[in-house]
Amino acid sequence: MYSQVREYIKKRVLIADDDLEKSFQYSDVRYFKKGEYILRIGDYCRFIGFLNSGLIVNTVLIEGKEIACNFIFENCFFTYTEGITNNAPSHKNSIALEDGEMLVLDKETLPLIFSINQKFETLFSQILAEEVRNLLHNEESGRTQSVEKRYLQFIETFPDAFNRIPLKYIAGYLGIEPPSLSRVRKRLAGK
Amino acid sequence: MYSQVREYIKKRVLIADDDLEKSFQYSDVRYFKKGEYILRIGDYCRFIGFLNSGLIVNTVLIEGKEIACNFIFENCFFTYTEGITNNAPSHKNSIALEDGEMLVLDKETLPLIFSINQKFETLFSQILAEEVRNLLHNEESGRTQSVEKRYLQFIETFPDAFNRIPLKYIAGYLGIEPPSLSRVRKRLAGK
DNA sequence: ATAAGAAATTAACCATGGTTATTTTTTTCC
DNA sequence: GGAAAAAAATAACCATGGTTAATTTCTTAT
Repeated sequence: MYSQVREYIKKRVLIADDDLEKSFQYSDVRYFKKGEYILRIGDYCRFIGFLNSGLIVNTVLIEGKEIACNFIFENCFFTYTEGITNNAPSHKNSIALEDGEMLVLDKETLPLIFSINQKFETLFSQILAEEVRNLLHNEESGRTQSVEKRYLQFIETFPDAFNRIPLKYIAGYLGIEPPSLSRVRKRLAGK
Repeated sequence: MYSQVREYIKKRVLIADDDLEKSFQYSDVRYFKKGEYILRIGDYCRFIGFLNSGLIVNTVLIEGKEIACNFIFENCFFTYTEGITNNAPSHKNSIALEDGEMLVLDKETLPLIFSINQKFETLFSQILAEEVRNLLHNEESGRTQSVEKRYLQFIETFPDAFNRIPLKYIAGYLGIEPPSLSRVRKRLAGK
């Protein structure tokens, strides 16, 4: 149950085992089913989650269309960052693409966790910084790379995950329509 | 000479006048001419500048084309952030669009300035955070807004500056070609 | 196992914006 | 002030990708 998050944290910061186990006591488990809306636009996200299994897509509404903006894989933390740091309602939907299991920590207990060990706060900052880096990287590649390259890059970055994601989400993520992604795939298949 | 930067800083942090003046002693002035390359791709940026006057465009090379990625106006700090924080060569050109005057601070003296007054470091972080916020905002609007809306937004945000920028740079900034921007402008003129 | 539904592909049509070249306007500089 | 250069607008053509609808393939559930 905790082995994955234990490994995740130990890779990033040095925290005494006791403190780790203590923090786990404040956590809860939540199971979700494929297709379930874990968070809806307008909801207040009250937790920080760690995905033990499953796959989540975040979507935004653009001109009535639901467009994927990122994916969260197992062994990653998951939350609505803007909501955690300044209590804003989500402007994203978070939809489960598979059944899954998630450890959740109520955001109210966060200060408590930080008080157990200062390093938990360091970890938290690290996760935020990682998110910002990803955002900037995506922005950069969205501006400078062709759709074809970005599709290939996507497959390469998530070789095990991309065939678990419906193509319509990948299309939206790349900023194109499903028929257009089909054309790209057809072109690539000919090589 | 220092009145503008003095005002800029005082708006953001509380620093004793003595400390401010002390820091200015480490600065230098640099004048540049319209069309001058202040920084070239591959250069190492060794300074932090404050634009007293003039207008600078940053460009990146995408498939051989020089595309504007942002503009720096008077009364703003100017540097190559990635280079200041981790000593990387610039992957942007910085070109003066007008004659101008810039206060410059060698990046090596930065620790010295910080040692005069801790608040200088706070100011530095603030400027960085502001840059990140702008980047995220641009990324968001680039993904969700039409070219037309973004053009109008650009004019509105920089009403005094947009007619000092050649349209070819604005076109690149919006991700389109000059003829296409012409079409947009024609369409808008009809309203 | 099969029917119903969802996802992906394909096809045909069309609009938008890139490209290139030409003309007009503006700016620069002697 | 006028010639040369640069920038912007315009026009014509074309390619790419959006749209819609039809078809095929794949999933899901009973």
